[in-house]
Amino acid sequence: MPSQRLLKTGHSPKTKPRRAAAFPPRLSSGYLVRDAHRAFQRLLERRLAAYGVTRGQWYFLRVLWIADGLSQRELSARVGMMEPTTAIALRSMERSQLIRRLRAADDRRKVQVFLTAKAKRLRNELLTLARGITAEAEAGIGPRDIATFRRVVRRMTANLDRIAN
Amino acid sequence: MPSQRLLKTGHSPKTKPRRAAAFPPRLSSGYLVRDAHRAFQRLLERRLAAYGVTRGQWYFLRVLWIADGLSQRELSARVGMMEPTTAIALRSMERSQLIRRLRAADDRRKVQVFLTAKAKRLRNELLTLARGITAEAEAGIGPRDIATFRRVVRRMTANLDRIAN
DNA sequence: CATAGAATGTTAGAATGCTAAGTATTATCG
DNA sequence: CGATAATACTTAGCATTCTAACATTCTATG
Repeated sequence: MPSQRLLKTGHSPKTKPRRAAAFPPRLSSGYLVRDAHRAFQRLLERRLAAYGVTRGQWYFLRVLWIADGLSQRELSARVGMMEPTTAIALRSMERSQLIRRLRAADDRRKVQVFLTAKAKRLRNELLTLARGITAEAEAGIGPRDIATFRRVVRRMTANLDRIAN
Repeated sequence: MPSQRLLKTGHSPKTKPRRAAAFPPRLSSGYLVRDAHRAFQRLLERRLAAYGVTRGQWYFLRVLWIADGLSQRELSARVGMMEPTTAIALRSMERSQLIRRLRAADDRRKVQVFLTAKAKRLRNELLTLARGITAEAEAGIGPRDIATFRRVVRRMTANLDRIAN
């Protein structure tokens, strides 16, 4: 019969921390980032739903609003996703009449992605929506702290990306 | 034939920003958080793979190492995931011989989750691994900045969680 | 020109996470 | 005590994301 140690966070002042002590999630930057990410996601998804747009589609819309007509490879790079992910997202966008895909005439390997009028019409409203979420997330936090936060997050991402394994 | 504006980041100094201007990702906290999250994930997954543990299993191991014998509902709450997600992760953990599930004698609706010896043996090594990732992510960042970062992320998460829609 | 290799996309299969709708067990209340 | 509620979990179905392996098209080299 296994012992049950419920509701103990492993805070034992007398015992000196072992080599691999509890390492509670609250002290892990990765955990904090994960939590924040899911909070952003949830809100974004819920609000986008009113427009019939999914979060996966949103990332691509955002890039296409700036640079219409990109190839799928270029899109993948800009959005920061692998190509199969892009293929899946674009298929759903085609079904939802947000984009059209045309093989490039000069290089028939390439597929160029173009926004439909419908997608173009969504632009202002959805960008406003996104800015609203950012504003709500940052509410009550001083601009200096926001700046520090951004610098630190970028540095963490760069640190992690630099590591091969 | 649609116009192609490739490689333009929409920086037009003469035009004053419209109501919903480009809002480039670099200025969006949500985007930065997403990027960091995926960098953490990728590295964690790659390192856990050497132990035959997936990232989804990791979150639950981490909680169970502190509080063995929890019910699935309690586990879901602690890990911060929905119950179906928990059910799926636990099924895979059972298959991998990391846990056993036993119906609670006092309340036969509940399923209690217990770590196997194998899972217990992994504890120190995997916690060390996780701390290594945190350390690498935080490399070269001052402790004051780390502290600010944590405070800001937590506040953002709280801000977003508070919003219903 | 033919063929090897590079570039572009796709399919297949797995893992993670969600919501909505089910089943089974226990608790409550008339 | 028996119908109804609430609780605990599962199943089903979708979306997102990855890696690995494939097909197609172009380029370069002999």
